[in-house]
Amino acid sequence: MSKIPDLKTTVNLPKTAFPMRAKLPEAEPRQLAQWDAERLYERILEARSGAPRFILHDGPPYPTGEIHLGTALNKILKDMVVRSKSMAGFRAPYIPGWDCHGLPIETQVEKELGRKGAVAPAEFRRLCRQFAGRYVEAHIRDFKRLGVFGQWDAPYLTMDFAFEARIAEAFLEFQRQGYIYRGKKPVYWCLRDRTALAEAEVEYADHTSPSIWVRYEVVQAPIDPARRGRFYALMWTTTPWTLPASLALAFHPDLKYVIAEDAEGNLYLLARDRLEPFRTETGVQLTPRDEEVEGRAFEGARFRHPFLDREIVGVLADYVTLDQGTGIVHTAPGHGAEDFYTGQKYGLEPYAPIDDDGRFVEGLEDYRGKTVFEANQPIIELLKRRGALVAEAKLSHSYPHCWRCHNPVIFRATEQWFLNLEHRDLRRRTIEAADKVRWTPDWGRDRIESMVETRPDWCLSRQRIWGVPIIAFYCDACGKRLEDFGAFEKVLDWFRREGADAWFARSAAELLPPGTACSCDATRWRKETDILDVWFDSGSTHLAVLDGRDADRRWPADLYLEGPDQFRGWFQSSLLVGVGIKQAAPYHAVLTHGWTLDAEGRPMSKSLGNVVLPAEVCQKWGADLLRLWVASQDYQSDLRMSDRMMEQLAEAYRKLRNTFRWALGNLGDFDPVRDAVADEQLWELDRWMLGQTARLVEQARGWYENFEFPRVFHAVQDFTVVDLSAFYFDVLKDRLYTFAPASPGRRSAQTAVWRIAHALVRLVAPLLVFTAEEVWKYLPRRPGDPESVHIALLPHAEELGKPLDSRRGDDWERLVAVRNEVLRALELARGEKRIAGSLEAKVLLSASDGLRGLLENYRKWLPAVFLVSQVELAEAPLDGGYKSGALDGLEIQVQHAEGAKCERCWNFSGAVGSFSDYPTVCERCHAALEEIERTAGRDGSSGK
RNA sequence: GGGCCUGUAGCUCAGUUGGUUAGAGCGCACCCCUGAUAAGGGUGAGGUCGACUGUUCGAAUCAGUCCAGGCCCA
Repeated sequence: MSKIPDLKTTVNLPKTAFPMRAKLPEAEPRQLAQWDAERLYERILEARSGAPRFILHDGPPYPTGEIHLGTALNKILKDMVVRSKSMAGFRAPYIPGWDCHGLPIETQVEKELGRKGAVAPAEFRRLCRQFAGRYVEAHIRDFKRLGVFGQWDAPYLTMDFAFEARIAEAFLEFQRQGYIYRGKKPVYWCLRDRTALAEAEVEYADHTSPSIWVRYEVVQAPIDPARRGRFYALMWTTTPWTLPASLALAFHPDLKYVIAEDAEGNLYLLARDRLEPFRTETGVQLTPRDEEVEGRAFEGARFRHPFLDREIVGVLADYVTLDQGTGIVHTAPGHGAEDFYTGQKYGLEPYAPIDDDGRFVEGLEDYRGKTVFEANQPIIELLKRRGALVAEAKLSHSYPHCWRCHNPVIFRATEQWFLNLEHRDLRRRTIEAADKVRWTPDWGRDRIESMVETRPDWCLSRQRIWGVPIIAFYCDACGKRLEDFGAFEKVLDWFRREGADAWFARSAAELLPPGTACSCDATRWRKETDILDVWFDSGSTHLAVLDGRDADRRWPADLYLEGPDQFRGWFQSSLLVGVGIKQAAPYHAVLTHGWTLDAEGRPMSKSLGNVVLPAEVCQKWGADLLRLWVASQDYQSDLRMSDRMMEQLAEAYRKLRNTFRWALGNLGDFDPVRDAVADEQLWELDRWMLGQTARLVEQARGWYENFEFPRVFHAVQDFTVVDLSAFYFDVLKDRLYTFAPASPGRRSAQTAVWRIAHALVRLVAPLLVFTAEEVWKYLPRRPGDPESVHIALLPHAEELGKPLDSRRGDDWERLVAVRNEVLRALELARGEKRIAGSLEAKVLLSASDGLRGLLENYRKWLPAVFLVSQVELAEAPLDGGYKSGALDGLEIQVQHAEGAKCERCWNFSGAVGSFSDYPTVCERCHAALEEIERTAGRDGSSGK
């Protein structure tokens, strides 16, 4: 009879309260509440007081609607950057912000107002402010739920009073320096929203337009076929409504034009190479005459407008192409960017006879009072009646639409405020500043530079309400604009006190210093009604947020991190404002991530119904899994989302979690201060594995430095699965479970497992914020370790101990290779039903020269490494042995192990049965039991 | 229509200056264990490296064309 009847109680099985199942959706909110209560974000910053700063400046989203996956991706990436920098030793504050003004908010508020109808501007602004505030709150909740740390109780809002004043001030600064001009210029105009739009606010979508061929009677031209009254220029357009504003016909100087005759004897002027396409498109047969004239000859030619009493001139333009039409386009300088520049060249005014709703305010009664789109058909009818319409068709093409209300927009010349990009060489200086920025991926540099290179002047004004007003006053008497910057300072003071709302709530007399007079001596002023483009707001965030003296601000920022749409948006607006006002880019580096796509690679959109909401992912899988989704993919190109991926990530997560759980279970009786073994006393395998971990740690530090999170994730996953779970931890089981608890061998293993877990948990902390914290709570810690893993620093290789010398390291590499071959041989034996579990096996090895020496040197290690009961080195050839394909000269024969199975450790041994006090136990367990009894006697514990 | 980016096993990724039968993890199939157990271990099957044409003794890697998808611009 054994002295201890139930030997199982003497086996050190893993024991931990760390739950196997994470239940993230329930656990994470609890963790968040605790972090909040502990003011963890502030404590992280306190722990880095005096450390070098790393400033990520947050790009502000609009506070409207539910956050979508792209936003979550952006915030999670920022959080990973901030946390990894913080854990790398930087003071890395994160001040989240919101872009509170603008059309998106107005549109929503209008919707909420519904048929209650219009309200006064001041009241409307109050509602917008309220609306924005409400959604900021909602966003904060959603962002926090993702595990994003930041200064949530004091975010920056572009509608904060001081912020609004700073934006207005930036505009005045530009104006003072002479960058700002007011001019009539065609801009994108949204009829529904009654406002000008920036290029960035326009998106292209398919639209069906009428396609018409119109003839303009030739009054005077370089070629004269002497058929007065029946000679026409043939022009093509898809915007009939622009004809009332038609002031010229444009020809390409280098194209060849011909005269062609129709069946009725009418003569038409058109580009030679468009004759054929014209016939196929319209079915109208034209017979060309031989004579050809270059387009440049038509400069100054004269034509008659098809329905207005107006003479039209011939002009030249390079943008006339042979892709479509007739090689002749009409020019309406008030309704097209190119037309405008052509008009300027020829002294034509930007005539645009329509109002803010897009209604014609003058012209023939056919179209007067109608909106431009309504006017298309009547104008076509009119052309027909006047005999000017040669052909008609429909054309589906890509056409600009308002990005908010999705209605087609038009070009319309109106009085607008512009930022002159040529003033003081702003365009060139901006490109030079961009050139000094570190762009990742590096094509970002070319992208931004070519965009700045070709963009037009920045149209800064909007005819809306919810925004920062353009501070300008016009004399009631003479209309002259006030240019008294001292007086404007007073207005800024009002803004600082009451917000920009003061502009709407107070009269010009109140806003201006008393007695402010015009040069005409009048003292009554009219306020400008335009507000600033919201892109100017967001372009000024770096001024409002980064400028300042406290520890969490510094201009310029180290990093901007946004999606690719911000090249035309925030990256650019910030850059222009930065260079204009502070002569440099507001960021040292810009990092861009991709778009979020569905499983099939289509962009997520409401109309496709393939939108995945982060809130749903958090509820179903947990924020840590959403973060893993971010970390697992190369975010510099587009990211896909699918159930399959989430399932796969859940598997990876479980594996990682269980590996930690096993480590924690085996550290239950381990105190790193009391029980850790000195490097020299560590068993060789343990030292080797610590070295492998150290290598991972060093690599991961480098990856974090370059924001290469996917590499960290994949490397950690590989390491956990291959090196730890399948190899090291499997091999350690025997030692950890069956050795006496405090034996040197077990303590050596625990020391290694502890150091590995302690390093690994910090390595994954920036990615898996909740799980890392959970592991940290259960992990035995040293006196200096902080309460939260997020205050800790990333591990260093040195923490894993003195490395094993590299020759011994190579030996272990080879031993693992031998092990892989042995496992294959064991699998074959299992297939033949000769063994089941590997402990039932005895392995005979024969090897040639070098390998043989290695095996002899490590002989005592082999059973443990192979997880078998016995290993013998033998001479080839082995009867029925497995000849290794991978390792030359290695032969493996698997036999059934000798002796009987030890009841305690399940190894087979000839010694089982030879001990009278423990008849069912092997020699190793017998020694362990004696040790257990001895210590039990000493400390009075039961020995269990 | 123009510019840029992406395209390696079902999924997510590695593939160094072009060089032997293209790798990993997950998933899958089959097997083992039952002392990590709603866990753990093993073996295996999966790829004409988007397509084609070149350059080269040799290309997933270089060049060109095309296809698909994405972003931006018109």
